[in-house]
Parts: sequence; structure tokens; C-alpha cells
Amino acid sequence: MKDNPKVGPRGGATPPTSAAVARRAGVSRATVSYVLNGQAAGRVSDATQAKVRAAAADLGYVPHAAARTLRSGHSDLVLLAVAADVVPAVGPLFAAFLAEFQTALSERGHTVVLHGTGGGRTPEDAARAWAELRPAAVVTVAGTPLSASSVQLLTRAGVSAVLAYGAPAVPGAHSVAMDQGEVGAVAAAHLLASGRRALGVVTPVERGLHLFSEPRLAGVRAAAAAFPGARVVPLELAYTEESAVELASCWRQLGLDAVFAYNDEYAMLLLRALQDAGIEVPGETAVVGADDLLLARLVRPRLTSVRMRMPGGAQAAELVARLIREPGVAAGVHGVSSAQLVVRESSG
Amino acid sequence: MKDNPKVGPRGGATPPTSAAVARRAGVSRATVSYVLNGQAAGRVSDATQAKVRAAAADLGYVPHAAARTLRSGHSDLVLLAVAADVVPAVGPLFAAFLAEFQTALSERGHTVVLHGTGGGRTPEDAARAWAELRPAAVVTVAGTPLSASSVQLLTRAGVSAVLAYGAPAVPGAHSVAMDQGEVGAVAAAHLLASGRRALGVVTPVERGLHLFSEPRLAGVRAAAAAFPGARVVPLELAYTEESAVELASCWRQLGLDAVFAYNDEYAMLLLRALQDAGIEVPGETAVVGADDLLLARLVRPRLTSVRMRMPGGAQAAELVARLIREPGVAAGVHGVSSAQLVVRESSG
DNA sequence: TTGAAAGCGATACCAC
DNA sequence: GTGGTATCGCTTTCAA
Repeated sequence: MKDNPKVGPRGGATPPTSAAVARRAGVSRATVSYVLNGQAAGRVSDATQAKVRAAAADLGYVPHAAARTLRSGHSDLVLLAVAADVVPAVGPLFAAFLAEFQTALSERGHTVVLHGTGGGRTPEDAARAWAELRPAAVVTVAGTPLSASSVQLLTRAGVSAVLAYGAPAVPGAHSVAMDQGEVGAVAAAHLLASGRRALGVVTPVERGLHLFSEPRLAGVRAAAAAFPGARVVPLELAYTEESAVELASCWRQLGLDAVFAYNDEYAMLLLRALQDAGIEVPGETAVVGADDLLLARLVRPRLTSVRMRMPGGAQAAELVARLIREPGVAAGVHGVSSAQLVVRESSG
Repeated sequence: MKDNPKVGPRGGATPPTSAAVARRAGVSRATVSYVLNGQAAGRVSDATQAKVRAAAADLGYVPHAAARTLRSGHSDLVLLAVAADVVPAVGPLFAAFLAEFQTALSERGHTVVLHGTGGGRTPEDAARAWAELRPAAVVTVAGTPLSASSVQLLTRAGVSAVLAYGAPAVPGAHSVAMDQGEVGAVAAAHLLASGRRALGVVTPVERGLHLFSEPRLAGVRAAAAAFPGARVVPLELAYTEESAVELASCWRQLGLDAVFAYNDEYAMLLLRALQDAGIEVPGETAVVGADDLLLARLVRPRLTSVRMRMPGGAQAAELVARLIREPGVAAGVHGVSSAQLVVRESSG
């Protein structure tokens, strides 16, 4: 009469444990563990194995990851950290990355979870929250802040690999670097080469995008500095039609002959507003976006865009798996993005 | 000389434990626990508390979530389950939801993690993977499969709340239901009311979207059945320009006077291709999308779209928090979406 | 071929 | 005020 599920203080049945499986199968917990982890070859008879599996299935037994982690000293978790501010901005590029990354790592026996770190916290607070889960690896994505002391904290907490993906290298961490400045520089070089000299640069007012937009602006500035007579004007824009209309309404006063619009979505927004305000594109003002979205090819004129080439999710997954296997590898840069211009009709 | 960090088999330093903090502060582990969990009021002297905190800071101590979970019997994890197939399709609507949901729940002391379940697995396999983490709650998003037996498995594993968000109700689970059929029905009703009778329905060939597109198609069919002379033609479309061009090239042979395009992105793609093929929109063919994206307002003609109203991330978070607090609440439907037409220029 | 038992890290009851 | 210690579920070594 001890075989019925125990009842907890709140009346809910306690989940079955490996001990319950063992009792039901009439074997010891050790045997259950061997069978359920495939370590049973030559140790446990086939008949016993069958009994154990049947008992586990009957009870709906699911192993307790926390207990396993505690005992084995390492978890199979790979934490993909994304600042909450950045999440709304990620878009289809990130979604594709995530799907690939997750699939590749789960094939290698890891469990990928995405942790959207709440806004308004220091990098160290965020790192502490990650460290509590004792993941095998932490991968920070693009705009997610990561400081050297966070890296140290994670490392001391036993995280074997810390990787900054698409962000500047951080001391102590591995990285797949992406130079956002290059994005701006490539766009600016193109515009300057085609004779434009007064460059507007759209910077989103949306939170969390500054980490991208500021280096991009700096890249434009750097490129422009080499051209006598070139000037750069930062332009704030919110991701709303009203904001775009407002900016377009005073466009001629700005005297710009080109604009680099942070990304394709902002570019599309501005392009539409400019056209509605009677500004001819690219005749009067050239427009360049970034990310090379499919949708940006649908507008007329088709949008010139800066495409970034980064190691994809599968490659990142392979890298992470290797860093977990070989924790000794010295931190360093494992791949660099390149920015590449896709010239279409919106810049002449 | 026992105070230096212990060295594991692979040479990496073992992370500091509460026992290490206790040794360094010259107190017992119990005291450390009390101090670090705010249970010290009236139990531990201020001087001792200060010593403990200092020791913890020195060592860079971070509590071990797995150990805490094991001991306390419940984790603070809230698992947001998303099928990997669906991830690439989620778009900005989901990103906004995630940011809100995560922020609201972390303020309530929960840790939200998104689990992108690998493709090609049964709902039960996926549920087992979720159950291993013993989360306090599991929330499945929109296209993520959830079967009644999965729910049972999760419940037996001690998950106190299972919520299907934006999906049909599942026996045993709570739900915030969204009737995808209604989306199609609303679009079709509008088109039929404005005199259209031959309705194309774009269904994406991309994996993982069938769970949305099929009910939407069924909704269109149901609405059309009420109109004598109305017919419905499903049209497969991939999310590429080539596919859209191909579809547009044989458009006139289809004899359609309207098309409902699954969502705004597919609608924009098709709209462009139709225009390039010389089909006048909305004159010859009306186009309706769904999701009411900002970008869809930028094309000309502006896109008519079906907007869905669902409880936002903050409301969902509040619901989940309540279900965790009160696990006894009978499973049921906690909110229903409504689909609402936003008429613009692409349908006349 | 199987079982007994130690121990991973944190918590909370109970004794001092 | 503070410390000893049993306990959560699981893995793995050693002994039978």
C-alpha cells in the first residue's frame, strides 16, 4: 500500500522519482539509473531492463534536471542572453539564427534557453542571474551588455564558455565580432563615392538600439572625415509614421543629399515619408538601409542596403560545443563579420 | 591552508559554495543561508550579517539554482515554449510580447526562459524536455503543438500551470485562445461584402506555419460557403520574390478578384508582384493581409489587414503568476482574441 | 548481475 | 543568536 503517489502539503501529487520507479520494478535505484541512461550494457539483464522501462513509462517518470546537474557537477544548458531592450528589435535575422543554433546544439545533447534579461539592470546583475543557472555556456547576443567583470563572475561560477556574438570583444570572453562601425563606413563610402556630400544618419530613438546605432554613426563620421566638404547630420527617428512624416516635412531645410537609415525598416519608413513629401529618391536624396531584408526589395525604388555576413547559427553552435568540450582554449576572436553593400535603386 | 579554491579534475576552480562563504566568515552554513535570504531579522546580529555579506562578495558567491530547486521542491522558472519551426515566423508581435512578459514576471521573482523546441519531435517528447527542468509554469506559444497527454505529463511532473497562449484550448491546460479561423473569416466577410466572389488564399509553403494558415483558410471557406457563387482557391507561396513572380505571372488564368494573403509580409510580396505583372490593385484584385504591421501601411495602395487583439505580455504574465500562486484553479479559457479588420486602400 | 551508500549545494527544523 | 544535520533526486563507486 506504499505504491500510490505521495501527497504533498498542498494536495498535489509529488512527481515520481527514480526511487519510485525502482520500487515499482522491484530493483534498486542504481539499476534504474543505469537502464535509463544507457549504461546498462553488460550490467543489467534484458528482462530487468524491460521491467524498469515499463515501470518508468507507467509512472510517467521524467528525470529531474536539477538533481542531475547537482550530482554531475555540470548542466547541459546553453544560455542565450538577450537584453530585453533588444528583443523587440531583433527581427527575422535573429529568429533564423536562433532556430539554427538551437537545433544544432540540441543534436549535441545541449538544452538551449533564451534568457531575456530585464532592462535597467547592470551587466553584473544580469550575469549573476545567468550564473545561478550554472549553464555550460553563455552566449550574449549583439546588443546585450557584457563587461569584463561579468565574464569573470561567470567563469568563477563554472561556466566553461562565454561567447559574445556580434559584439565587440570583451576581455576574458570569446567572441564572434561584428564591427558595427563598418556598416556605417560601407554605406558612407558608397554615398560619398557617388558624389553625395551631406549625409543624414538616422538613429532610432527606441531604447536598446544605441549600441548598434552609435557605432554605425561613428563609422559614417570616420568615412566622411576623409572627404573634404562632407558633413554628417544625425537625425532622430521613432518607428512610427508620425515621426517619419515630421522628419520629412522639414527635410529640405536640412539640405541633405543622402541618408543612411540605420536599418531597412527605418529606411522604408523614411523613404515613404520623403516620397509623400515630394522629395525625389534617389534624385534629390539617396537612401541606404541595412540588413538586406526581403521586404526592402519590394519598395520602389528598391532599397540599397548593407548586408552583414556573420557565422550562422549552426557555426556558432559548433563553436560553442567545442568551447564546452575544451574549456582550456584561450579566449579570443573566432570569426569576424563583414559588411557588404547591395546596391539597388534608392542610391544613384 | 584549506581556504584556497578547490581544484577540480580538469583544473578549473570549483565555484564557491555557501559552505565556502561560511568558512570564510567563520560562521555556519545555516547562518549564511539566513543572511543571504533575508531571513536574518532578529536571528543574526548585524555584525555577523556584515561579515557574511563581505565574505560572499569577496568570493564572488552566486547561489546554485539547481540546489535550491532540489531542496525547495520548486523552481522559479517559467518556460516559454516555442516550436523551432515557428521561431522564424514570429516577427515583431511576438518580440514585443516576450519583452513585456519577461519583464513583468521577473519583477515577480520568476525567471523566464524561452525554449525553442527542436523540429521533428512529438509533442510528448517536447513536453518531456520541458518537464526535466521542473518549471513552475509552461506557456506554449501559438504554433507550438501541445497535446492532452503532454499536459498530463507536465502536470504529473509538478508543473503547476500549463497555459496555451494563442492556440486552441487543450484539455487540462489553461488557455488564452485565439481562433485563427476568425482571422480568415473576417477577411473573407469583408471581401465578400464588397462584391468579390473568387477568393484566393495564400498559404505559405514554409514549415511550421500550417498551424496558422490552415485554420485561416478554413475560416475563409466557412465564410464563403454562405455566399452563393463564391469560390475559394488556395495558393501556395514561398517567401521569395521568385515565387511571388511566378504566382503573379499566371494570375489572370486563376480568375480571382480578391486574395487573402496569410499575413502582411506575404501580402506585400504578392502585392508587389501583382503590380509588376500589370494587375491593378484593388481594381482587378483586392488584397488583404494580417497582423497590421507598420510596414504594410507604407506600400501603395496601403494594405488592408486583419489585426488580432490578444491579452499582452503583461496580462499573460499576471495570469501565469496567479496560476502559479493558486495551482488549484480549474483549467479553462482566460481570454479570447478578437480579429478586427483595418480597411485601407488595397481592398475596395 | 545487482544493491548499498556517499555526496553534489542549499534550506530549515530543532537544539544549544 | 548560532550551529548541527536531515533532506531534496540522482549518479557512481565499491562490495556482494
